[in-house]
Amino acid sequence: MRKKLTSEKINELLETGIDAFAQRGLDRANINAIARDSGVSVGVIYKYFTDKDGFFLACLRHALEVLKGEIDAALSAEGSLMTRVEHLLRAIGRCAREHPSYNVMYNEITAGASSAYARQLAGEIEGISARAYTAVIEEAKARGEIHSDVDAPMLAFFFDNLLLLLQFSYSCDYYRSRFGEYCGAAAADDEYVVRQLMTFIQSAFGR
Amino acid sequence: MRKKLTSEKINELLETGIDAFAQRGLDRANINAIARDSGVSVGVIYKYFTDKDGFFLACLRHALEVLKGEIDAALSAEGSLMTRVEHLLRAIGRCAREHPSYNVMYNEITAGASSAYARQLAGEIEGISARAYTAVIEEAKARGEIHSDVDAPMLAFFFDNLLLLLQFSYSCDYYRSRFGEYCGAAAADDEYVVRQLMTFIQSAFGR
DNA sequence: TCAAGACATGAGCCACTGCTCATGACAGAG
DNA sequence: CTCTGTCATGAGCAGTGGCTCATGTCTTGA
Repeated sequence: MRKKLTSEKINELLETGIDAFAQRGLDRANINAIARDSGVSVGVIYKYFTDKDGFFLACLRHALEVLKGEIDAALSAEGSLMTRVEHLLRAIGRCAREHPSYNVMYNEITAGASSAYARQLAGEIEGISARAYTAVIEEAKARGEIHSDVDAPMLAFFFDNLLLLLQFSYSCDYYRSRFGEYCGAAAADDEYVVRQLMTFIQSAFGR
Repeated sequence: MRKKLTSEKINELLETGIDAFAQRGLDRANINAIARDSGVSVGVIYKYFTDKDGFFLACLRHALEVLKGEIDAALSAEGSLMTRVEHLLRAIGRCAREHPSYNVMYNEITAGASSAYARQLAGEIEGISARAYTAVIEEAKARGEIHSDVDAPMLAFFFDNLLLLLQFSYSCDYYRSRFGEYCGAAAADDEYVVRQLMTFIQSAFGR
């Protein structure tokens, strides 16, 4: 029988979709154009995905899972709190370089025009990081790496805020130019940024 | 002659627009509905604004100017670095309560689907804060309130990142529920959040 | 070799919405 | 009261893009 879309072809389709959604947003991205650009017909997209929203969701899920995987790997490394933080920061830089569109899509969810289900999906992933970060900080607190009168979840929240905006500042247009506005050429020096943020976080953690 | 739209009416129109754009995004917000909801005709919107994008821009400018005014007022207060920070944090809370949609619009610009000009506008406003924060920190550094081997612009950048995400965490749906996910009921206790963030920033500033 | 099933194709349908413009209401001048 | 210029009105036009389905192609089994 006529060949079904191979899973590589579907991955290519998702990748094209992610780029389109990242560049133009959910509404302005054109399904017909996505189909053309990935060399399949419009119709077949509607065979594999219920509708435009369903396709968007599949793209989002793909992006978030890759992102989450990288973060998890960095976080599960052995070592002190600050060693792990360093791994995280470098993982964030790597993701930004390798999959800039993934972060852009994530930022898009944040802003609103996407479906409630998209938010829930992002929320679930975010929830996992939230618990992981809180646990790591709680643990560091128990080991005396940070001072003991601190509210661990809130510390984790501030910490994640810094990381999240670093992610966006590497990948999303608006945040990128904002980063440049603040820091000039230094913004492009990954190594320097990592060191500066490390000392900032180290101080904030209280030791 | 027939009455022109009063400036109050135009303000009401902008306000309705801001709510619509905040709730549904630039693309999904419906000009006809906005006209209906503010009790004017579609046609008159196109008399006062060039097109949908021009109207969006006017709404955005309105929101950003109010926001910027509040920040400026807080920043120009007398006192030590941390006193000013406290004023800032409280101003952010107040804005979030009084004009939640303003912050949502700002976040929207960040995410992408809006025009290049919208970004530029937001960028200009952001640039002003950037210079102000950097100056305040530079000044505090000169006075010895923070340690002297620090990169002032980058410190200002991290600082603004924390403030920006606090703004969004007060006003934007996704960030609000993320805040709740991290901190539970504590997220709703404004006073507590301000204190926690104050000590976090104080430590990060290195003294 | 051929019938039948499985599948991709893409032209075109139609719902949606930004925007225009013909119309008429109103106010002031004479 | 009438004429004229100003302005809001909203029905409808037109462009866009999501989605469908009639059609054609390929493969398999007998």
